[in-house]
Amino acid sequence: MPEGHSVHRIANQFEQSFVGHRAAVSSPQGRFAAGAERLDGATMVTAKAVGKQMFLEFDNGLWLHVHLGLYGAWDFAGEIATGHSMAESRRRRAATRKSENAPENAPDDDGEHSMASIGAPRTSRVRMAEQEKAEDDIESFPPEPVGQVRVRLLTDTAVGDLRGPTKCEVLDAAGVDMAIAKLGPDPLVDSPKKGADRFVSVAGKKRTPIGLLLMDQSVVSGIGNIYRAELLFRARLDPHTPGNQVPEEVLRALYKDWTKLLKSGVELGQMMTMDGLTKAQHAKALRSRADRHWVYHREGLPCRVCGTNIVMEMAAGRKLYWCPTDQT
DNA sequence: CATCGATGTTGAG
DNA sequence: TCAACCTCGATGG
Repeated sequence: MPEGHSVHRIANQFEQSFVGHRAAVSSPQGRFAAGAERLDGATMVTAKAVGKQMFLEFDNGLWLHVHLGLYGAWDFAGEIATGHSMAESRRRRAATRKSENAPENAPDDDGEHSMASIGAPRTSRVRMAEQEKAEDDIESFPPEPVGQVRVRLLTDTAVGDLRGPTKCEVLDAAGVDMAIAKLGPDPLVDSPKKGADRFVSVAGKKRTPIGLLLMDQSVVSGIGNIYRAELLFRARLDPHTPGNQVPEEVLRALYKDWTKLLKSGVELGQMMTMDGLTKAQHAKALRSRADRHWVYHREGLPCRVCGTNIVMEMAAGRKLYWCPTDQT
């Protein structure tokens, strides 16, 4: 279920709570027993998200590649990061990348920072999927695996249980490169200029409707059905417009807006796709899903801007919501 | 308590 | 184009 922002948050969780720790890797469910054996006992050295895919590197040269698909989730327990400390981690990750890639707008390093911001008791528990949900504390560490756990990553201080993924495999470095090469730019991985250039050059040449291009992970990474509908509305763009008929400056603006929404989603832990709200409206939107979006899931309801009923149509098997008056 | 549908992708036909 | 994957909250009886 998760769109790009949640996968980045999960990678941040691994970076904060698992990287640098030796991990006992197992497959309580059994379906990943062979893969788990190859990683068991290794130390995690990198946690990286590209679009909706996550890559965890271990010090034996192998990587765990996970895609949560429609209903996958990670359950974390122990000394783990919860809530707002995540934004700090993201900034640190961006600063680290700066030294490698020199993206133009990487924030300054905030310097010394560590588990201090976690501040969570050893027994806290959180489920991270499309949303995050704190759950009842565990009584003892580690907790027994509950239900169908494909992979368990257990360190001295934290445990992560993966359930329901669409993809869970062990790759070597070349395999990771191949997987990433298939993906379009991710604003939190690629520099603003390179990312936008790649998106514009690919999307701007295709006859495919822009509403489908935004969902194509080889064109741009991390956008799902909610962000797709909302980005198109925010640009007042008809979803059926062929990519090669969207003006270049509009494509650039779309990518820039995706960058903004993704960063906001990583910081808030929620998809907030509306702007210009009062403080009270914003707080309300964060609490209730129904007040959070311009068009998504609003079929038959009046457009928040013009009052026309929002329409829904099926596009490549997914529900596409849009305003036929504003998006022309 | 049974059924439905979902913020996703793959692969069969 | 559509079922399958295999989870779980929301919905309805």
